[in-house]
Amino acid sequence: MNNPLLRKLSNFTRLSDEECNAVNDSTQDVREFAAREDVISQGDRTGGVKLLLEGFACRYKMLEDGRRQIVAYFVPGDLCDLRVFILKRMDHSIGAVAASKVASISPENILKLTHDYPTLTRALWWSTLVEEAIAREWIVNVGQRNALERMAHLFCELLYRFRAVGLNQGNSCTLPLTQVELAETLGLSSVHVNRTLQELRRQKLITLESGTLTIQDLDALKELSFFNPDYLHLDYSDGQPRGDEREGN
Amino acid sequence: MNNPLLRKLSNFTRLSDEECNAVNDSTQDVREFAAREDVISQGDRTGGVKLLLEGFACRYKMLEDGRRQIVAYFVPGDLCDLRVFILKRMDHSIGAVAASKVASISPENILKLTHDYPTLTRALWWSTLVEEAIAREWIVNVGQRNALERMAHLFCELLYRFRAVGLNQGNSCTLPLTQVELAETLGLSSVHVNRTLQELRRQKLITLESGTLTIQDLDALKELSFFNPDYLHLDYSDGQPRGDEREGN
DNA sequence: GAGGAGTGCTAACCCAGGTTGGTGAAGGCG
DNA sequence: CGCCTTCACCAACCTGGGTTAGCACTCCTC
Repeated sequence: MNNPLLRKLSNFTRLSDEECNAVNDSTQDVREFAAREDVISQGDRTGGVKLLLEGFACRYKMLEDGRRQIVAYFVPGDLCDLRVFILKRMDHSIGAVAASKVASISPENILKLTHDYPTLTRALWWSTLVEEAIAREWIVNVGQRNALERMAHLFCELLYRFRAVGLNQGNSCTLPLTQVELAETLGLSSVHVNRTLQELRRQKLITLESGTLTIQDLDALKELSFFNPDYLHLDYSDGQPRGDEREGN
Repeated sequence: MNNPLLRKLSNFTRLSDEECNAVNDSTQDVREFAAREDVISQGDRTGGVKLLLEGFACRYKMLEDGRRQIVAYFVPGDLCDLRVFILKRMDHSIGAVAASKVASISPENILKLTHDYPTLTRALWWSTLVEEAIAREWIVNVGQRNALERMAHLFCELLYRFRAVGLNQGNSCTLPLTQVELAETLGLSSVHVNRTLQELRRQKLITLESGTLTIQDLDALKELSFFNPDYLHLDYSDGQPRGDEREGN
């Protein structure tokens, strides 16, 4: 099971070989994107559903005066909204943060998959419901938490999500974000992101260097940020996800 | 067409009489809620999909230390996520802000409706995609805009949404929110909400008294808050929605 | 009709985080 | 090779918004 989408869905349900094959067959149309390249731009006509296979990407919106807010991250296995093609135009952009491989699934294939395989369909809906839950938690994050809590919460979430697709190495994961991008995610200035990072390092909670995040004290980080993984709806979300089983990919 | 859901969906597509009847038949199980009463509480088992028929409600999350963030508002015609029943437990609460009437649609009825009526199904997906788009815009709102812009943006959005279900009176609408609730929505303190409201009033942009919001200068409010209605995906979103045609409900 | 709760509103003070303007180190490139 | 860009990091200063602590009004309710 090298398809990260299947790996992710396995957190919700067990899929048959036939369903796995159907998914693999639908994700053959793959394109590569360089770091900082847009996968889809705001205003584009909506097309197929995108699936991130490798790399790291984000959803973002720009204000007219140039301010940018990142509203979601995509880790491998993440789909952009299953039914976007119902809308006429994208109201936001999707951009590769690191070099990425993205599969495009046509509306027809989505409709066929969801028509033919009810279990798979439930699993796909689960993944979009989780995506919505994450968006709500991000509102809480920027609305209620201070800088330190916000950043700690984001790091906890990302570790859990990388674990869910087996892309963690223990409490470490690849996180190729600049401090400016972190700032645009957390609604802070890049200067303050720097200050906050230093504080997290000073408290020996994390290290973040050359694109690798290591959480040195997950429990403390969770406590500090009021992190409760329920919103990720991982069936094993009991605080000790199984990601630890398979370190080093 | 007194069902606000049908009124809302008519912004996306034209539904047949049969489809309208099917919707009306499915929304017979109605319960009333008092202001400030929870419709669903965090941790509850997920049940049927809820449809707000009358009143005003919100989705909110609490942090362990008591901080509360409102992450969405429901105006009549809004559904809570079409497929919640796929998840096991609610990761947030839904509460009535004003006295409200809420219909509950069973998972079976949802599956039946979406199975039998493709046009209706598309319309329902449209409404959930819009809801997600609103959540993303709220992240931008708290992440990038300052207090004045934030509040102005919220008021613009609410006017557009009330218009979409015909519940505006020109540029006025019923908005039974306390300043504390506004604060919990915008990620501000109630004191600063008060200051910000006064500033908007001083600039002759809005009035808000005894539960009624009146936007005195919509264009200025939109410009101030960088409001772009595209994310609401109303087909007539050309800046002058048709809500004006039918004033006084 | 007195007490209490909820709400709008205000003033005074304060601090978290923004802003501006840097430095230095690492990498890409002509 | 020097030049340019990008990024992490830092210091000084400033401000938007938080905090605390009130007052006034309305609406309950006993």
